[in-house]
Amino acid sequence: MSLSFRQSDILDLAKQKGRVSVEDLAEQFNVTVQTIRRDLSELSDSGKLDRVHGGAVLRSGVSNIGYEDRRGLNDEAKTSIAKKCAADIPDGASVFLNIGTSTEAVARQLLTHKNLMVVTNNMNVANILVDNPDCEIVVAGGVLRRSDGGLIGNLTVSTIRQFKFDYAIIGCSALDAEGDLLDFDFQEVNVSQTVIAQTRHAMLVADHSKFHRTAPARIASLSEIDTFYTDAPLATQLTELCNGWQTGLVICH
Amino acid sequence: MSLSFRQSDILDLAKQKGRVSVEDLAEQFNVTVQTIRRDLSELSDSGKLDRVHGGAVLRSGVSNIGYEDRRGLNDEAKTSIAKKCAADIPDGASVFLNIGTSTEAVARQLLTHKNLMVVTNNMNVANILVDNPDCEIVVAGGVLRRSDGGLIGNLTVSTIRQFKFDYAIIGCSALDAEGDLLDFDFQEVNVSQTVIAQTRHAMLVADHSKFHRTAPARIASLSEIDTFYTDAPLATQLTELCNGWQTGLVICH
DNA sequence: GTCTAAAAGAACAAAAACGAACAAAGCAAC
DNA sequence: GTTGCTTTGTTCGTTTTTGTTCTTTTAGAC
Repeated sequence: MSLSFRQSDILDLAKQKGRVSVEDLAEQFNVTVQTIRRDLSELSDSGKLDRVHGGAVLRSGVSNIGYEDRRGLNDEAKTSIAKKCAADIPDGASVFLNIGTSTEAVARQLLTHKNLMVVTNNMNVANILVDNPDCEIVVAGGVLRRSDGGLIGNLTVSTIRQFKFDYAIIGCSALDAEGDLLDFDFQEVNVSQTVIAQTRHAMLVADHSKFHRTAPARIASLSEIDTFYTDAPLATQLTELCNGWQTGLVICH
Repeated sequence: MSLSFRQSDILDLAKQKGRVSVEDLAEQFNVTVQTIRRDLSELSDSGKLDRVHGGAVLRSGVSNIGYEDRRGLNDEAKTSIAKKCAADIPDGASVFLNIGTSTEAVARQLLTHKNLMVVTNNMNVANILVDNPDCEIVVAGGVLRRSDGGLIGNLTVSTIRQFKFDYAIIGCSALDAEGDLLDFDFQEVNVSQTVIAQTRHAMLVADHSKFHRTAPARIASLSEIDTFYTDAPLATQLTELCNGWQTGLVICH
């Protein structure tokens, strides 16, 4: 069953505020409380919300806030980064792509490559590349994370260990001043670390919005990355570090 | 089917805004709401959008691979088979579902089960069950087959070996008079055999159209199946064989 | 425990949206 | 010009959603 406009709006509000009240919603959407009640019971029946007297609250354990919002954010930047990155990947290569909107953008730019072998733990990447008939797609097994279509866990890591890639396209949540790649999810960190160990060329794709953010889990250092594709110049300090590490920098416009 | 100018414009708008309403589109393109409705149903039929009352939204879910028009073929039969089968699966079970439209039908009937742990090598099944928040989904890795969203190969088999299931839902391409389950793809045969070995209850779902077909690869015998769900009585000879094997038969209407 | 007011749910009618069928309009091929 | 095909508009009946009016349930005060 798909949600009505109002229902998905209610869900958004709930995600934003944590809880919603019948009265407020009725006023806000200009409908009667009865209609809102019906919406809330449906949302509760389908497990999206928990019903309480007077309104509804976000079901505990739901954390898919943000991903859909991130999609479309910095879209032009991501596309130009993706184009440069894809241009450096030759036909016939074996490539890994991990979780993230940036890597999905790269997948879109690989649609015309020939004879590729792509391994991914990202269901969205698999979905995108289905349209490239000249591309063999291997999906790494794992537990499906609903929020972003990622496959994570031990299963994923042990699958990846069975491969050696020509190129690995890595995304990350944040990049700090010391040149450390950070992520919000420590399980995805394991995947990324394994991938970096199993590839001949490690390529990082991250737009400048990642520069001034932070995240709890450390994936790796830029020193382990062969080429870093981004859309804005790095701090001079970090640029020098990259030069020392022989990490290539590609600034895309 | 190729999209009209208006249809691809609608798609662009939907991608941009996330949703479109019939009324607004009709006004914007200077056509009647009926025409817009037709456009939206076509876009929805081809899997580009999801229709909702009053408009349409971007398709939810992480993947829409293999969204062929396989639907409609023995659809009622498959649904009634799936309902009976799903009814025998308790909440909290661990379940495997393999490739096939019949198993996908079962997945749809599992949307309201609670606390499930589902393993599958079928991207469509994963996609369907994403909508059940009370269900942990594990995707078995493997090579993606575009035609049906199946994941196949050694990787799949070795992943499955790491599990033991309460229930396994098996589909097949054909069933011959001796009670042998057959398939078109020998790689999928490996998967099915492994699954049967790793499960406590093996359930076969196959409508009667499979009875008079044939296929080259042998999966197993009905003697290894615990319960067989189908929509028409078997030949008396085969029924007796099943009785001897203690294979349960459920004829669904 | 009882009481009470608010909230919820059920049942039905009204309104809006939908889909199907058919006619009209546009357009290419002949 | 006609013919056949596709697209769009029109007019229905049907379905879905919403509002209204009840009765029942719930949370909190006592």
